[in-house]
Amino acid sequence: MEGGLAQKIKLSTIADALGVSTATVSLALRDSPLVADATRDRIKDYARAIGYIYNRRAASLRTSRSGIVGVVVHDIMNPFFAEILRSIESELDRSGQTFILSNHYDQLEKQRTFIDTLLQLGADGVIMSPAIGTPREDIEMMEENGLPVVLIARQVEGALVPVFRGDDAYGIGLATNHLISLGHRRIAMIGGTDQTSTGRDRYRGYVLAMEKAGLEVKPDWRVPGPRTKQGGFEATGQFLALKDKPTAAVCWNDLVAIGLMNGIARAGLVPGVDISVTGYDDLEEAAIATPALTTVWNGQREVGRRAARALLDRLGGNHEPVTPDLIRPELHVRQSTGRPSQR
Amino acid sequence: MEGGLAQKIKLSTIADALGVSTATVSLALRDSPLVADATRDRIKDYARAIGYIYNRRAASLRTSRSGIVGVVVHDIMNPFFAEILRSIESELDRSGQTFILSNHYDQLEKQRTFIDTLLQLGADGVIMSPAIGTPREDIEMMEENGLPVVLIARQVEGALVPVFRGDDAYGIGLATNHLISLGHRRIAMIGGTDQTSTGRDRYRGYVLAMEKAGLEVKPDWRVPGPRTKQGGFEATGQFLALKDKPTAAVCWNDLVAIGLMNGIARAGLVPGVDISVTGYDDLEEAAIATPALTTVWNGQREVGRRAARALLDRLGGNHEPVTPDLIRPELHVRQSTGRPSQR
DNA sequence: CTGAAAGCGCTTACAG
DNA sequence: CTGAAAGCGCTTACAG
Repeated sequence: MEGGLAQKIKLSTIADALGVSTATVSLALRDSPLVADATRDRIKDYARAIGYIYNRRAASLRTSRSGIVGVVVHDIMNPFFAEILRSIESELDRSGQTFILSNHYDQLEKQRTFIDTLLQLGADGVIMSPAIGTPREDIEMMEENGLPVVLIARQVEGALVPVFRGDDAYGIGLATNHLISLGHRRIAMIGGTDQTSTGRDRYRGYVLAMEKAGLEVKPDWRVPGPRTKQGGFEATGQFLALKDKPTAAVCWNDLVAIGLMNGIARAGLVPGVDISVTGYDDLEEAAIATPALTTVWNGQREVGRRAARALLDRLGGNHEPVTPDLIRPELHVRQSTGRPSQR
Repeated sequence: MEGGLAQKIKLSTIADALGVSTATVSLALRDSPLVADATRDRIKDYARAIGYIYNRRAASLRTSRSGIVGVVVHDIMNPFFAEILRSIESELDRSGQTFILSNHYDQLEKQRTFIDTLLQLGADGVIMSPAIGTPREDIEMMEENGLPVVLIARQVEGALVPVFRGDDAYGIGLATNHLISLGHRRIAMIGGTDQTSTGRDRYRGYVLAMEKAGLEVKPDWRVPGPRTKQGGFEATGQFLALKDKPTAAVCWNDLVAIGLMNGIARAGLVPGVDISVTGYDDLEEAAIATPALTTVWNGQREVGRRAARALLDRLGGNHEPVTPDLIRPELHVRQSTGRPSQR
């Protein structure tokens, strides 16, 4: 029953002990129907008894299948990605694939280093939220080297690979229209960047909704940059000092919204009463924030699930046409939004 | 410059093209001083030009070094672990090791599956926060199979491997004493479990501090279980309904504390004024919570850094004696604690 | 249903 | 400073 490091146990150890060939052992351990039941059981029992450990590197060298899938995101400390990862994980788990994770922190070089590692390990595929500035050529290089790619959250212009993300322009429109319908006329947009497709789409959606309602869009009312709680918190001063005092803020995401609400509360105002705030993503946290956050459900679970399935499909040899499947967001109204107050 | 999948490029492709042996190419690519400078440059340039990809599986099969380190935690969605991971990542990065991550969600079976995978991949080592109920034998099995283990956050009774964690009894004592010194006499403890060494240590520390101050410790005043924001939030009702109405709560961690503060605010009370609350960990978030959270710094960065270094040391062949290095926590006083109010 | 043998792409003594 | 050859531990045609 002991593992023991004394003599490395390999297929041939078992073959020799049982008087069969390594081919038979190999097939038996993988439950091949080519092996007689009795032989198979005898082999598996013995292997277990002496603590045999399958050497995947050797197998993978021979089969050129590694059972490894790479996952690359901006930052796992961001709960948005953490929720996506969780659902990727549960899909991958049941397929027996191991996944390797890396944060690129939007540094192209870090992303490239990791992609290199994946190629060297012979990874079977990769799911990635590409770093800002990822060129189409990087994606093509991976595909050419036999590493199938599935993108999440962000697009790479011109890359012909599946992308799973929410319909950002539509989603931010839901939040903006909600505020407009409550009577808000001066609405700011806090956070986000124009450097990503997501950032551009959300800003566009906000502008579109404002214009459709015949409302003025002041460039000042956009405070770009913040993407974290800390960022939202720190943007409070700038927001409260805006000319014409907006009565509401459409935030880049839930983190920024929660940070901003904290900042607003510190300034002695009541978020949801004095100032309305919307988030984006509907993180688990949104529902228990104070006040509970009105936000846009962005389908993280769905994004992760579909991306993982799409990749597994490709690994299974399925070469379906690429459907650029936009997930339709939903507005979840809670307590952080209300009619505009006089201030 | 094209990568191309046409003909798989390997060492011998380069050797043939340049009229040298694969041994020379192998050595040159790894900057061996055995190869003449001119030869090395010629080889490296050519390799780059034709888009050669190093096959780590083959190398690893030969050298039995994989360059892979496993990291196993309870849940990466927990910011406590995310902060530890970040510092592990930065240490490992500079050593050129790739890391594979897995959550065990305190399920022993999931942890075992992952450990199996690491053994099969020939991982060089593993850093783990062991799942509840991990027996000493599991750790020993890994070590016997050549997989060095370093533990973080939790201990495994009887396992002779390095453990990096904070001094929990001491840390919770800091929080408890702080409340006592503010004049609190009825102090509850919210969250945590007796099933882990950490859980037992923190409860013990709380009890000890209370007794030292001559205060009564009512079993009722312990609300075990919660470990997340959601959990803290949901425990609010039970906490507010406690007999003899405690004026303060020592929480299991920052997440529970923030959830509880949200719940208290929803109930119309002001955390930090009507009821004092302390956290544990000092997550980045603690400072921007409303009110800013008084908490105990638990040295996440430090835990990650030291664990990674200890593992790398062991990989480097260093067999130093095991120092059970407890990190000394520090109290960070903010706005969530104050003198007891009459209620 | 089972076995003998080649080969996946590296690295490492060993010669020269 | 460089080359020829063995071997890491599997799997896969190919025979029988």
